[in-house]
Amino acid sequence: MSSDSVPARRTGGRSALVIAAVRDAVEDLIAESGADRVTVPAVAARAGVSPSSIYRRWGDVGSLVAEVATLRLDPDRPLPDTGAIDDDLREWARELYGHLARPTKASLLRASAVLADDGETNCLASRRDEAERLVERARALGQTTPSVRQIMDHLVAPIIYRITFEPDTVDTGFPDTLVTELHRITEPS
Amino acid sequence: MSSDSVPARRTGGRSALVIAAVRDAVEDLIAESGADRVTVPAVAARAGVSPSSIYRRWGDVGSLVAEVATLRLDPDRPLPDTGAIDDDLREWARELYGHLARPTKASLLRASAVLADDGETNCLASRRDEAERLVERARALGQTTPSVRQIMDHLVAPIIYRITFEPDTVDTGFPDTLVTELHRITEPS
DNA sequence: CCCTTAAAGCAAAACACTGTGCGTTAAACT
DNA sequence: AGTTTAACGCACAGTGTTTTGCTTTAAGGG
Repeated sequence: MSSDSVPARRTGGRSALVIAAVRDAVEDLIAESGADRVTVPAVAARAGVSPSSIYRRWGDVGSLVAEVATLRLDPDRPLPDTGAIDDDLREWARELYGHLARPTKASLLRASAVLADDGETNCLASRRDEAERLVERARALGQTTPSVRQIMDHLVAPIIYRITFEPDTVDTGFPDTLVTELHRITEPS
Repeated sequence: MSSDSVPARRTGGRSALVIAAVRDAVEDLIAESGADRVTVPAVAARAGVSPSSIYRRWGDVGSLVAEVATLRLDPDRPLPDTGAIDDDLREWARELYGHLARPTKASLLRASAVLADDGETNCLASRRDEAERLVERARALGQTTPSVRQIMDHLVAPIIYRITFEPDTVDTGFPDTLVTELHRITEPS
């Protein structure tokens, strides 16, 4: 027995299966019936898991949904690196839109809006980080770039806004248009 | 007794008082503890009303919150009319931001994001209508204007995005900056 | 002023969610 | 292999939410 109290987590096997099943169930249920109808018993049933396991691990639905949102809304691809900021942004915007426009992700996004009420959510913080990296890299190469704020306001915001509040508007060319318009803001001819 | 069945609503007196009290209670509770903690019993208690009255009139929390959101997020001022589209937009954007940035309205906005999952919400539809009216009026006067889409993407979207997902960013000059940038998109010098 | 009846209140039952004690399973480490 | 114990499942208790039948109140109309 060790005198110090380091809990020693359990990361594999059954526990891992339970965690994965629960997270998938949350995603499914949110996509199916909206975030407001996701309850612990429902998730447990769908995941084939005991409700008490969920309560003990996550505490309540809020934390669970928050965790799934931050995990699943995160980018899963490396940053584009074409050498030109405009092309990088175009590809980046396409990826962002394509990623979040899927109904399941859109529902998660809306769910995390409510969670933004109680302090921190930041399911989109990593997107801002990415924008910062893109800008810094291009500036180091001497390119003229929009500011991070401008990228957030005129590229990210419209994309998120449409997905969140006007899901019907499906338009593949949309991100490209935004990048073009952002370009006009940055350097008028 | 009449052969026809026209229900004959009751609009005044006690019913009106109950409705008003319930709506106020919803707004208060959402502002206080977030949309996910608004329950029918809580609203009933705060409003000094019987829970069953709420269930019978509104059915469930969702419908109730949706109703309050559409009512309270609507603009309550006449459209600006300065004669120049840029000034109109500037004033309009300031009003929009000032109106929705208040914590109570912001919480309502986030709540209605979740409700957008199940079909229609459109608590912002009237804002789009307003933008349309502004544009049409200015065009009738021969002015060059941004399109309604551009107004939604580069003016409304950033404002809503910030309020919804990044509430900490308080910046009074923000709407003005956006209008200036929108102007650069529309007509480059 | 009185009648009709929509809508509110009350009370209790039905249902759903949350939390805890306890025995069991199996992950991590030797 | 064997030991330890984190994490799971089960069952049940406590609490909160939703529904319903019935009674009471008062809005709207003659």
